[in-house]
Amino acid sequence: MSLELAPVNKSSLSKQVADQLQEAILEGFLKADDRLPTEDELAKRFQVSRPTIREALKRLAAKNLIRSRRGPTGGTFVNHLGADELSDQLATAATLFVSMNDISVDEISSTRLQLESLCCNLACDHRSEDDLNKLREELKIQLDESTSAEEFCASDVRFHRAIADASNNKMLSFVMYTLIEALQPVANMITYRFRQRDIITEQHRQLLNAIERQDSISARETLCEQVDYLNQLQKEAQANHQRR
Amino acid sequence: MSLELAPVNKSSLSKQVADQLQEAILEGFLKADDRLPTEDELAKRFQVSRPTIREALKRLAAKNLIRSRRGPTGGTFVNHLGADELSDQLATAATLFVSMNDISVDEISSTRLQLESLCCNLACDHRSEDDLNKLREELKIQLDESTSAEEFCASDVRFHRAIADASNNKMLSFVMYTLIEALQPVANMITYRFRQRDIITEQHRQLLNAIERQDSISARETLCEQVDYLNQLQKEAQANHQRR
DNA sequence: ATTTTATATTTGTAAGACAAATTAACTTAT
DNA sequence: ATAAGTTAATTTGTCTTACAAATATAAAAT
Repeated sequence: MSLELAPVNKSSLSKQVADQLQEAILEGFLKADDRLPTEDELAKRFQVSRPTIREALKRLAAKNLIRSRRGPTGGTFVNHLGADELSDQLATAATLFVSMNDISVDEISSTRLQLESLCCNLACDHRSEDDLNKLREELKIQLDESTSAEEFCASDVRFHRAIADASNNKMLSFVMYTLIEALQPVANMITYRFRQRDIITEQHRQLLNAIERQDSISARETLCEQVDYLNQLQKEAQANHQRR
Repeated sequence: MSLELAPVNKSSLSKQVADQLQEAILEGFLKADDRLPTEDELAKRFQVSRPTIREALKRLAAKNLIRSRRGPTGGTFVNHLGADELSDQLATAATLFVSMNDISVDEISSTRLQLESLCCNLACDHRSEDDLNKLREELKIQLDESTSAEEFCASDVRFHRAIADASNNKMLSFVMYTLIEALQPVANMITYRFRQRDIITEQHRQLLNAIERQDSISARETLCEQVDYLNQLQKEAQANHQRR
């Protein structure tokens, strides 16, 4: 009869090391821009080989928690993560979630409408001149005929992000970024295939105008209009796809 | 004068490989539960060494995109990701975001209040008997005096998740999970230090009741009450901390 | 027929070497 | 003395080889 005293950790060494380091970062023992020990040093301390340490570090790098540079002043450093740095992870997570759980476009766009309405309400109250300038800048890009399709899509994303940021609620911005990214594939497809840029741009102009005037009711109306419009186009596109 | 024709990829090999594999998963070339080639095979195909392949795979493993098993029928497989599987990543992302951008508790809880109100509205309209049963089950756990503090906190999380799920909007649920996780550290601290379980539980009872009766107005009132209550406790806790 | 044993496959870990990048210190020429 | 170029040292990036551990399959023994 064995007492099974050993509480052996079942997961791989590289995962254990990664978890410990992540804990240290989350608990604040390792702060932003702190330099970790060299890989050799870590290998000694954790009593594992360097490849194992490297696998652990790559796990953290995949989460954007650390960055590495070569050379004497190089090494591995803790990242400082803002909404921007986290957005790509959120984007892939959201994209995967949407594609693997067959989320309907309706679900996404209705959720987005609700949340973006919230953002607009707050934006009308709290928008700074800075926020308005960002929106104006993007609108200018979108009005420009010479703007390429790719640039237009990118500007579209930045425009909606700027609305979220204008809410002056960082947590809400963070959440909103996820939704914007999740819907973007659809929006891009529409922009590429139908090129109805002028309609979208006009809606953006009205949105900016409403936020300038702090007219949250009109802002919401415009939002509804845009979401409806995108939904309609999306359904047409789907119908076209079926017909083939 | 060199023409610099070579568009050399600046990032590391392991990152390039990881990106390519991730692309394949996101684009649907690799579906859930598909088995990837063995590490040796991948090394041959990508013309890199096995450690490099492994570093790439660990990057994807950190994102929960793949899992690995040893043995003849083992290998590396594509994960199917639901809201649950993604929640821990969201949790760490949200936790980091909150801690590294000094997000105020007000921002989090006001955002949560708005979103959870939304969930409640939808839940009142669309809740199934299944949803109600989940809520009842958690309430029962919370009413039980013998439930430990840890179990109570876990049940609290599940209760609010169940509300999100009852909205019948998966995208909204997904977003809501993030917020619940982000606020949880605060909620836990309160529960541990003040142990006002009965008040929280009573609020949950009222919430469940309102959703049962499809009374969205009363549901919202109870939500406000709970968020206010948590905010107040949080401020008291902070004041106590200052005084020392 | 059932259990045991061997065996093959695949991921996990280790050790050592060299390459590449990058900075610091040093040397040399002006 | 100053400036530029050179060398050396440090650290991550990659490769090679080898072995360990887990696990399913097939063969062999009971």
